[in-house]
Amino acid sequence: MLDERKRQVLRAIIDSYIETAEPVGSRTIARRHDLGVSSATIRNEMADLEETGYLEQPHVSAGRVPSDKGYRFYVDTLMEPHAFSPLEYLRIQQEILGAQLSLERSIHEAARLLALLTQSVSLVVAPSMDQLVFKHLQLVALEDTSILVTMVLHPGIVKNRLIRTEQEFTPEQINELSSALNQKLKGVTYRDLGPTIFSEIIRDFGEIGQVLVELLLQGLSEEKGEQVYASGAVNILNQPEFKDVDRAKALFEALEQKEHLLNVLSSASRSSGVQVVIGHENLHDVMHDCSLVTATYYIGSDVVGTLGVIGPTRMDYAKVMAAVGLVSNSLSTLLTEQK
Amino acid sequence: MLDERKRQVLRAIIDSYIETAEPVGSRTIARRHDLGVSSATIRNEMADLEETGYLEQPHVSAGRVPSDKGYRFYVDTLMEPHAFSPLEYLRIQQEILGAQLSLERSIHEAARLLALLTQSVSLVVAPSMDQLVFKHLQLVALEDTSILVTMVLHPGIVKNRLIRTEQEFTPEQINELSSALNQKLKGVTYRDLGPTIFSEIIRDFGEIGQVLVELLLQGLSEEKGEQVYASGAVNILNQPEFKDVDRAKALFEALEQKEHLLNVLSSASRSSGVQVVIGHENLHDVMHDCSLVTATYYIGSDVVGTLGVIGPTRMDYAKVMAAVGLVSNSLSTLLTEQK
DNA sequence: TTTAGCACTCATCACCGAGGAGTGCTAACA
DNA sequence: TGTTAGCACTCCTCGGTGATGAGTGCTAAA
Repeated sequence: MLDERKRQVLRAIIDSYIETAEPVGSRTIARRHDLGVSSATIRNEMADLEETGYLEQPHVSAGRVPSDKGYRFYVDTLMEPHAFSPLEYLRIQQEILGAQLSLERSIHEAARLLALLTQSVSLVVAPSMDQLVFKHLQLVALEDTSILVTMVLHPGIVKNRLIRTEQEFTPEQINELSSALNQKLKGVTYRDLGPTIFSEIIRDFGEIGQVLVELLLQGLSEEKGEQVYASGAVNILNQPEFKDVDRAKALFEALEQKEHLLNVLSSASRSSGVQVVIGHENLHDVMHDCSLVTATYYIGSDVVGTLGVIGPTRMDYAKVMAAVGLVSNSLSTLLTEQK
Repeated sequence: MLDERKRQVLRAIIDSYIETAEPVGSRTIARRHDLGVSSATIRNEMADLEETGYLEQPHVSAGRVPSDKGYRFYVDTLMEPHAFSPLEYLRIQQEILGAQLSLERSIHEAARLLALLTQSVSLVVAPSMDQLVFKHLQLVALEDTSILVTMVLHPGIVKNRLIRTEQEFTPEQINELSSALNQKLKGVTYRDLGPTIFSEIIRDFGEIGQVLVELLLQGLSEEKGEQVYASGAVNILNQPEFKDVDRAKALFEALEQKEHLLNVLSSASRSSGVQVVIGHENLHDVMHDCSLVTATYYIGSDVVGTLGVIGPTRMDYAKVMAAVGLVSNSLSTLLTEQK
């Protein structure tokens, strides 16, 4: 285990490196942080810290740089948690809770805000429709052979599908079917949809019911995929570790692989609270010099989505973790309270 | 005016520069294009072309590079138009026309495709709602005090708004109002909405009508702003002119200023057909080494939107123009035929 | 255990010279 | 008169070199 002074030195080095992105030497620490010992002593400590794997040296005459293990220790036990000022805190919460928006827009807004706060790339995985509850379903016959299906799901999601059919229906048929469907589906979770729950409709409405139900099922299935929203990708160009265009391009391209992202995000945060994945802890090659800070968000006590931030391993963990925590909380509050 | 050989030389230089992004010298032209004259002669021609402003020289011992004037001449009279093979042509058209998508998705798809074809950033301005025609309007009372407004606009746009009201309405009131509104609005252009057209509703439904109409108007106005979709921003990192991160960042940031983009795009293409704005012809500083290729798209004979591509002035104008033309045509066809 | 001192390493930067691509000019040629 | 070979000249690029300085590890003394 590390003694108190080693911890102080390690913290000082990481703080400094996070701020400046420059390898930090013993003199810098001795001057800037008042540890009451000389640079030579710090040098010795640094040598020990390197030996035990908390620090690395880009080359022999450069200062030290934190290793993944160093960051991990820093995040777990060393760093001072960042506290937003009450003013900021309120303002951020307000920004999410304030506007009366659809779920999709709220999620966009959360992503935007998170990117702004952290100056990094933010990601938000929208609730998969599986977990949402039907509030209302309405079929509307448009003048031609198409039927508009409008679904209102809790919380605040409205989905539309235009279904085209060869067969013509009278408005009355549509209306009856609409009420029947609405009756059946109100309060049902999307995931529980299936042939069984439709069987009564098919029974009551015969062939027409069957056709419509099939069309419905087919139409709905297209909407099922989980969606990831990214925001603030430009921000990574401000980070010195991405001054090399090829690196930046690699990350950008990784960000476009939405399915990959989904994996990364969802595997990252199984447990509750704010999770951190540092550098090589990440399974994907491209992300080996990136860290990921994630949290889940809730409706009531059900996890419905994940959000997170991607940045260089040299990120301001305290601040990013605070931001991710706050935004996920605010989003959970919004979704839970919105009836 | 330029004589035939000067034109050939200029075309050869621009073709070569577009391909390689390297200043091109007289020897290269003499070797690669069989003009039947020596490099010395070409050197003389190049000196003339520089004098008259079609070419520029980065420094005295480098080859020549096209000037904005050079590109302009190339685009207007020199270049060979690019023709997609019938197979490509069909495939592209199919990709847009094929899927039965909502307008919003079709526009996304068009942007994605355009970016893919040109390996540049593509932009699509969605039709402003002003120009769309009401096809159907439906109010649905949800169980609490909120009312769901669903508007179906031609072509293929479905908009929802949740309106919250203190006042409670019975489902019957809502239904009556819904039919009345639908009756009134069917076939009306969005732009023609206003107090006058609502006055009858207010008259027929008294205070409740008034309240609802106000809520409606207020709700709708939020949806009015024009929307720009961008796609393929990553592609510009492949262009050698953006190997410098700061440049790339500047362009990225310009792309995020959606209102700016709207100005640029809409001022660019007033007239019909494919328009090209080259380098300094563009009014915005950031875009001085970019060119913009735009076209409008239609519903019937009404211009409803603009789409375009932004890339370095050294872009493959022939190919980009062909792509922009084809995509805008396909989109127009889609919107016009979709009833 | 701490620290001052010192030799050593090595990245960075400015500078230099060779190499080479490309030009403009001149003079000869068709 | 237009074309071309030849040549001097420019200046970018690139590899090498040496100075500088930040930072280290080691040693010996406090």
